[in-house]
Amino acid sequence: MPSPSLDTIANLAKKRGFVFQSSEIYGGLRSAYDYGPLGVELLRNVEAQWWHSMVRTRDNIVGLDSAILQARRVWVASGHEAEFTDPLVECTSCNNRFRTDKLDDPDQCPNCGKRGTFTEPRQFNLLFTTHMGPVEDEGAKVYLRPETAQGIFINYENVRRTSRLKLPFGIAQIGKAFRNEITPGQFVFRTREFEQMEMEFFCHPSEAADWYEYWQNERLQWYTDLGMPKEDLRLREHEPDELSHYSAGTSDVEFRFPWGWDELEGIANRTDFDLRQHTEHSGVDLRYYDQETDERFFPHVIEPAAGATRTTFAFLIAAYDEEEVRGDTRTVLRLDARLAPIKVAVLPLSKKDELLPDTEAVAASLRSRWAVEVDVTQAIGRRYRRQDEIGTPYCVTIDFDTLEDRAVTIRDRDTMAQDRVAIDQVAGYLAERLPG
RNA sequence: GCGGGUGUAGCUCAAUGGUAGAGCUCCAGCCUUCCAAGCUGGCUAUGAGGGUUCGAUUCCCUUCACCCGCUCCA
Repeated sequence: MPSPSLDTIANLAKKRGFVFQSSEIYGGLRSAYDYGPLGVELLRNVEAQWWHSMVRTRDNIVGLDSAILQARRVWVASGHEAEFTDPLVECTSCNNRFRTDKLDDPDQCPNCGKRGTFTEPRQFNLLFTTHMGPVEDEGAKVYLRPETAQGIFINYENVRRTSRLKLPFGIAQIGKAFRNEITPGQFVFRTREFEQMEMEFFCHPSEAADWYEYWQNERLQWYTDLGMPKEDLRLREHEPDELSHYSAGTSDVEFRFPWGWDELEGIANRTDFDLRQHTEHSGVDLRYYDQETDERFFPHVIEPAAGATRTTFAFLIAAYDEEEVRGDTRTVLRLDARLAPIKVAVLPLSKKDELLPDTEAVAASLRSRWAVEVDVTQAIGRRYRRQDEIGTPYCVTIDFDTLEDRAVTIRDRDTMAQDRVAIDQVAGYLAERLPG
């Protein structure tokens, strides 16, 4: 199955209520998207799987949910206030844009070679600015966090002390981050408000290289375990000149998007940069004391940082499939059942009143365990296709025989095969097949 | 932000300086109906604001959004 086009996925997402343009009734707001009923289920499921894999199933990683608003000095210490502001000039001849500090000759355009065509340098500040309190003066200025990571570093000592964890250990966080990207785009891929899933893994400096290796493999496997095809994923090591200001090595997990390979997650070796910076700026000693070796040192940090929203988007693309069925095209999202927004649809064969009590009863009995949808309108075949299109793994159909034999038909999304199952066996049948 | 392109029902596409149409979708009804069947009926649109004009969806201006490039990252 070749990768579907960006339009195909974006249209499905809008049509079925996964993603809407933000502020649509007012003409829309650039680069902001709202997640509809199915989209929020899918996004939450992706995040739940990440949390399960990173926190719940490990004894040395704990969670955190830090504030979006943090002291401005956090961003001075982290380097963001300095590094996230680029002076840019534009060539008025060829319309290309350049960082002033990276030009060989500040008067010559490296693209078209012309001289004297640059605009005045302009500051591009990627940090979102707002004000704390009702008076908007400089002293009240704060930033919306551009990454969740710093919330972890500034709580490092709080978490270490209260959780009594010893190295190596990690702190994980899922949450919103904000960046005034110069160019947002590709639907929800690059937005100015986005959701991150980050984990900072603290270890002894001598073990950093091994853990860097370890997390690259762990993270790559997480995607394939959830059904993303291996051939659409790869690890790409950054060149030295593309490393962030904090990184001694970064490897990206990339996915084959409709427009080409692009980043889902960066696994970075942040060394002791952050803890050292915060120690210097705050005056609080964030070194780790190892009683066994009587050693005091700054732990090194390996950071797998994933974009939750773009990862959700990637799962949607990877799951998309079309197949010919009796001269008609069946669109089906082959999502892993753990990610599917709706797990079970309960469908009466017809809208006739006599089928509705059993429909409601079966749906009610399943609802406490799974996301269940009931659909009574239009032909049964059409309703199966609707469920296929949103990735529902199973459809339970109540027909006229049900009234006599107290059994229903359960239909599988991927094979379209059907099983006849007694009503009191339905929950057990589904429990065997719906993991997590 | 700069350059280029595009904005008509939920979707795809018509038409017009003078009553905006269709197909699909959706909703309701008929049909004891297992993979988008059929029949009947129904809802819904000129992105927003201003200007020219007797009259603007059409012409002009502004704005907003989207697409392609430049650039940045999760």
